[in-house]
Amino acid sequence: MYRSHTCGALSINNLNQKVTLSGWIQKIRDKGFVSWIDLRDRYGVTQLVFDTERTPESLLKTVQNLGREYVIQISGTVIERESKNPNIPTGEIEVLVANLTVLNTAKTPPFTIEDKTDGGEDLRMKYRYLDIRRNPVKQNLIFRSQVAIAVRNYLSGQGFIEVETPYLIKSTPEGARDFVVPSRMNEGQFYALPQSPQTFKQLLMVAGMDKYFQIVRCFRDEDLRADRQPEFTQIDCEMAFVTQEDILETFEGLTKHILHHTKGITVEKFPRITYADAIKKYGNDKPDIRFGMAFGELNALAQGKGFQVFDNQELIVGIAAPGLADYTRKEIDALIDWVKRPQVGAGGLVWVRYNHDGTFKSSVDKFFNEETLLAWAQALQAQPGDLLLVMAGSADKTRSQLSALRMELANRLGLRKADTFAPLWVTDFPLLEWDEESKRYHAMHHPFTSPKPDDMHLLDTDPGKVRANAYDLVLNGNEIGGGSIRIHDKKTQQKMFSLLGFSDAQAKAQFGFLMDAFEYGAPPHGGIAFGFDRLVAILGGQETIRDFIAFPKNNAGRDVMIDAPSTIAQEQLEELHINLTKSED
RNA sequence: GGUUCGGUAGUUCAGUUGGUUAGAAUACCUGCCUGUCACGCAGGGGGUCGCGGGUUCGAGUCCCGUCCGGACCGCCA
Repeated sequence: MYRSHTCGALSINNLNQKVTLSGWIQKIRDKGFVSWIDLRDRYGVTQLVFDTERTPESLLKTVQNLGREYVIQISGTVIERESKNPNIPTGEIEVLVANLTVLNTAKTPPFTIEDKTDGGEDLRMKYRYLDIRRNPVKQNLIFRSQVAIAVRNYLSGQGFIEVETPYLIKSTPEGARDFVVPSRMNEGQFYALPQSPQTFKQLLMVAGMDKYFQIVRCFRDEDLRADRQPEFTQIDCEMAFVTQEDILETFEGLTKHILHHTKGITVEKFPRITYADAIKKYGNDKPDIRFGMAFGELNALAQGKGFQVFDNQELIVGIAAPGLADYTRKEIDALIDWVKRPQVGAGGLVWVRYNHDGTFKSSVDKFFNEETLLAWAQALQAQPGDLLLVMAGSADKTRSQLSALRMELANRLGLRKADTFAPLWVTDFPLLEWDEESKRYHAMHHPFTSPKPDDMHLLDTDPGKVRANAYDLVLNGNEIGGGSIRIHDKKTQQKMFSLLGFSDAQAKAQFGFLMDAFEYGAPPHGGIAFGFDRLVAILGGQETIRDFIAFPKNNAGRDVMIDAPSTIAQEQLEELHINLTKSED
């Protein structure tokens, strides 16, 4: 028997019991006449004690030769500490060790296995198995498991069936780049790893499964970010015979259940905003509504006053940054530089200090009198003490630039509190999006999304105006879920493909199986998919998903621990009928 | 594809205007220490300054290239 208890289990109630523990040596504190070892496992830390009076000399010698992260097994007696530590659960007791076995030695780890490690990101990833021994990462993985359990409990309770769908599927030109897998048995042909189980879950609806879900790995071969990995996990859901309202209600329920069961938080009914309003008010289709700073449009108040920078622009829009009227010129100039960086790309920034005494000082005093500036302030719902920041230009660009500024200011002002959760439904997304590069429409959500019946008539005349039965769930400025009511008849689906520039033959080759299925009694259906990693990270109060994934990839898509991807043997290539040629650059 | 920040001891970092033998903290090793829990005290070992080239009497420091890592833009139905 390796252990009678875990290292987090013992308390004053176990006094005088003989126990056996196994774990890793967190720390040895050698005080000469007495030594302590903090013994750690998944469950906690228990202090072991050795001293010159009660411990045999041979055992004391063994202790001299132990090191950090050695794996040991001990047996001994639970005793009360002479000096207690109220900061840890086992702080009232310690184990007086009678026997100690070294189960394995350990090299000195390359970084400290402590909550606040001295290890950098790269090193931690290379030795991820050591990193996971640390509480923060370990707790994140445990939390992730709890969220998954909450999801399964809720959805099972609602009658959902978890069905697994294949990972080796077919590449499609739409959407993200596919990871592809060569087929040995089918020369020159490739599987693709799924970007999502989209078509399969729709086929399950045709198959009559009615309510499906799956916590499922998905793959996208696109560049990475702090919140994006090449393989990631979705809570993928689909329901038949539902309206959009049914879906929003069901998954608002799921989200509330998760918040309640993993964070102990109760949230009221989620607010809703249309895509168009979100863009107008926040410049963004995933607004963070934990704070205000909503946009105000100033065209009527700012044009025709001789300030040429504004006069011919499509949109003049501003925000009021709370309490920043005290910003110095230097600080404001730094903000201006910030928005001029290529990542934001603004031409400039007009500022107006709304002083505490109600007066104004601005970079455009020459053109606008106090009365006008007051009107601006009112339009931006500013209070005295705020700093008004105004941008001008083409509507889309300017809104997205101001949105970037709004988020930056919120970060600086500490308004994005990790322990506050502000969910928001964004609805009525456009069905299509014009892509300048390829000169054609792309599906904003995906090509299986149904148009709003009211907008059907626009499909031929003005496709860009058609709204979709599509919705996103936004949490604290992050898109954590997105879905739609799907097309379930062949005709509409064909129409959609043709709008997206598919020929009939291409559509049949790519998605014929789906349109065939629609001819055998496809029920109305719709669904949603949540980004599970992102959801868990945000609930955990962070925006970097990497520390909620046991073995994540780095920025370049590499696993630095196992050193993947890597080259493969020539024989393997030959079996797969692959001929590598060197590129000419 | 692009922007930007970084790479110096096992680790995290400092290193001024280019100038003697490259420092600190921590980790590690040795000794001491009658209750530690970020233990304390004394001592010790530890460096291809990412790599290559250049400028210079002299380069961790300046220039060019390159590799690696972080954040971001494009991209992500």
